[in-house]
Parts: sequence; C-alpha cells; structure tokens
Amino acid sequence: MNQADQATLMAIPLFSDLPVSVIEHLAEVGFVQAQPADAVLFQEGEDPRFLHVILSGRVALCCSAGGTEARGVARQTVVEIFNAGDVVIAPAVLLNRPYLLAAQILEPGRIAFLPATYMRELLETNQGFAREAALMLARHWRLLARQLKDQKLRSAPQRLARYLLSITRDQRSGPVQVEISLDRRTLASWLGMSPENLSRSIAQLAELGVHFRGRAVSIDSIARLHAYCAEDDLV
Amino acid sequence: MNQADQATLMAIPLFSDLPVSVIEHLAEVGFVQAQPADAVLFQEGEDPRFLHVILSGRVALCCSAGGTEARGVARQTVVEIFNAGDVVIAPAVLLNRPYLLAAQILEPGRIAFLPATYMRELLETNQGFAREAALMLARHWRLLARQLKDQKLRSAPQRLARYLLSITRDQRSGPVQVEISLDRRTLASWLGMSPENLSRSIAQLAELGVHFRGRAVSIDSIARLHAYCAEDDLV
DNA sequence: CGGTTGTTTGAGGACGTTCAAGTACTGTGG
DNA sequence: CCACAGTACTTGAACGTCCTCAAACAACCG
Repeated sequence: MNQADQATLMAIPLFSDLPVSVIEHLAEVGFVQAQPADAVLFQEGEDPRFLHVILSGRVALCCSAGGTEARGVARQTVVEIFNAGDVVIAPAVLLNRPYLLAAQILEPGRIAFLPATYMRELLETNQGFAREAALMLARHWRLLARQLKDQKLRSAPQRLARYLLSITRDQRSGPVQVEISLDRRTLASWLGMSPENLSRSIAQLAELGVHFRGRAVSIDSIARLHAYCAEDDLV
Repeated sequence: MNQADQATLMAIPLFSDLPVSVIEHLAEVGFVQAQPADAVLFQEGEDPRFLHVILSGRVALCCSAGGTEARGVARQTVVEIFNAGDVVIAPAVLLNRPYLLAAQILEPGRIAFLPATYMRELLETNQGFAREAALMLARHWRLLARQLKDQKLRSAPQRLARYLLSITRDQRSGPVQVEISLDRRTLASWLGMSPENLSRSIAQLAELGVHFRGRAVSIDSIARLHAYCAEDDLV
C-alpha cells in the first residue's frame, strides 16, 4: 500500500483514531487493488476474507433471489451504493458470517483489502476502532431503515423524488440543478422499480416542475418535492 | 432497578462484559417500567433520551409516511419486531440523532430505560461495550438487509413462507408444527402486505402442504417451502 | 342474544412488470 | 462525413400482483 492510499485510509473515521503503529501494520498486511467496472469483490454466500474499503470509485451491493426461481429468470436488485471513503459491508466481516449480498464495482477505482481476521482482532483490542465501527454500523443501519421505509410505504415516483432530495441535502427550498451519477438501469434497480417504470416516474415528476435532460435534472421547487413525497426530514 | 432486572440486563451480550461498578451505576441512573400493550416508547422524529432494553415482552418498530399523505389516510407499517433480551434502536441513541421509527409495545413487559448520554459515554470509555455494540449493530444490519431483500424481490406468499421458515430455524426438512406469536394484522404489516392479502397467501400455501388452524401451523415439508421461496440459507 | 372485533371472500381498480416496438444516443469503419 | 451497428432509453399495450372496499362470517364478551 503506497503513501497516498495510506493517507486516504487514515482520513476515514473508522481508521482515523488508530495509532500510527496500527496503520503501518494495516498497510503491511493489507493491499490495494485497482478494480475495473463490473468487477465483483465478493458473492453472496461467500465467507468474508477481507474488509473492503473504497479509496475511490463506487460499489453497488446487489443480491439475486437465489436457488430455484419461480418465474424462470433470476431477478436481481441493487440494495445499496457506496462511495469513496465508505467501508463495504462490515457486518459480515465483524461477525465472520457469510455475506448476504454481493458487491460489484460500479465505477472503477482503488479498493483496499484489509484481512478480516485482523479487523476482528482490532475490534477486540482497540477502543477507538470499536467505537467508530459501532457508529459506522449505526449510520449504515439508518440507511437501510430509510430504504425499507421507502420501499414499504412509498410509490415509485415518490421514491424517485426522495432520491432527488437526497442528492440536494443542503437546500431546503427553491430551484436547484443536480446531476445523477448513475445510469438509469442501476438507479431503477436501486429504487426498486423496473427501468421502464423509472421512465414513467420521470415523466410524472414533470408535472411537479422536475425536468430531466440526460443526467442533468432541474428542480423548480424543492419544497414542492418535499410535500409530494411526504418527506419527514429525518436525517 | 431491582436485582432480578439487573440480572436480566447482565445476561444480554451488550452488557455482559461490563465491570460490576458500571452495572451498578447503570442500575442507579437507569430505571425499569412495566409497559402495557400499545404503549409507545418513542415516536419517529423524537430525539433519543434513553436506550430501551426489553427485559420481557415484545416491541414493534413502526413507521408512518409522515406529512401530507397523497392518498388521504396515513399509512403505517411494522418494520421490525424485537423480543426479550433485545435492545431497541441503538443507532439513534449512539449517533444522537432523531429516531427514524417509532416503537410500540406489542406484548406487555418490562422495559429498561438507560440514559442515552451515559450510553454514549460508555461507547467512548468502555472497550467491551463498544465491541458488543458493534457486533449487535452488525446483526441488526443483517436483519434489515434480509428484510429489504425479501421486500424487493419476493412475492407476498414467498415472504410468508420465509417467515414460517425463520421460526423453524432448527430443522432442515421434514414435517413441523409451529405457533405464530403475532396477530394477523401485525404479521401482515411486518411482511409488507394487507391483512386481506395475508389471508390469501395463507390459502395459497395450502397447496404446498402448509395448514393454518388459528395460530397453529403445520408444515408437511420444510424442504418444499425452502424450494418455493428460493431460500438461500444464509444466516 | 346483540355488539364488537378479527378474519375471510369477492369484485373492482391502481400500481407496477413484462413484452414488444420504436426512438435517441453512442462509437466504429468505410 | 455518413452509414451502421450497438446500446440505452422511451412508449405503448397486456397482464399480474396487490390494495381497497364491501359484505359475509366467525369468535369472543358483555
């Protein structure tokens, strides 16, 4: 692991509190790989051997309905998307249990591979690491909780509206321009709908003053979107 | 907090590693309340003031689509159900952020209220607590991940089948008798369907050799259920 | 026995998926 | 520079699943 990667790692909360000796040991036992698009970090069902940290690029957590699928084709869905600075599925690593989801590279980047056994050891021995791990997992739990909530009681266009609001987290009202950083197929899967239905949802939001031009989106009124998707403003 | 409650608390992994002095302090600053059915521990949006631990009884994590609901009536759903020995939504407490979900007593029981500030302090100062908190949150994350997966790519009857399998976790095949510990309305909400649709799902599973008599369920073949809902066996 | 509550059943409709066709947007080689 | 393929996105129609509403039914309790 080179100096730059090491510096990137240390900037992440989970590692920022570790003593230099530990960081250096991590840099020794761990390694960094540049990953091309669509590369698979691990499959669901695999036993975790590394804790994966995204130094750059993006990673999608996917899953497919395993085994004998009733309707023929195996369906697949994107559960979560992680960015640079995020840690990919610590739960499986810390508990030493098989992954529930697969991880696939969405945008090529550099991924740090840190040995799972050493991470579990750190959890036992290092106060700061254990604390930051708990806080990180707490944040990740809230991400999933929000997703599940959206999935269970909001319609497809509402979920799209929520996504748009989530990428304009700073502003509370007024007009805004944003860029969508995902292709439609992936976004549709993440939001829990078919690509066709995403298209229709996009068309539907036009009535609310939301206009798509490729990946650029212009929103006339943030407040109007909030009202539409019954946003509860909880972060 | 009396001796019995204190003993119950200490049997929970999250607290089992704490020194006696800390436990005693917890027993002093915290308290226990017997909660009747339908009592609300907290609402979504509230700031957490206590970490709630279930000494006995059951608690449902619910949420309603806040604000101006499009279709008129505010929809509500059960996201997760916790039992005796479980800790209710540590994430909000540890992060000191508003609850994303409300908690409601499903089955009356005794609930320990531990001051949130002290729990956050423990996370800073106590290695064992931080570690167990991380492990607990990791398990909770996996619960939600499995739910989200079910929600996104399984049909209503499949989700019911998965629920049945989850309460027969010991056996891998063969016939089984189980008891459902929830009323239909709550179960339906938890599984993400209307009570009517739960009824229909029950009727549908009869073809697979699953028979309901009140809350008692007899399953002819576990293996057949596994195959039906494309169970991937990941725990 | 009526009242209340919870479950079942049926009909109609809304939302979302699938399939199929059509359109726009890439890059490639002539 | 343009024809071409290949891909991504959109649009339309048919279908399926699930929800809603309404009524029938069962169970429980006064």
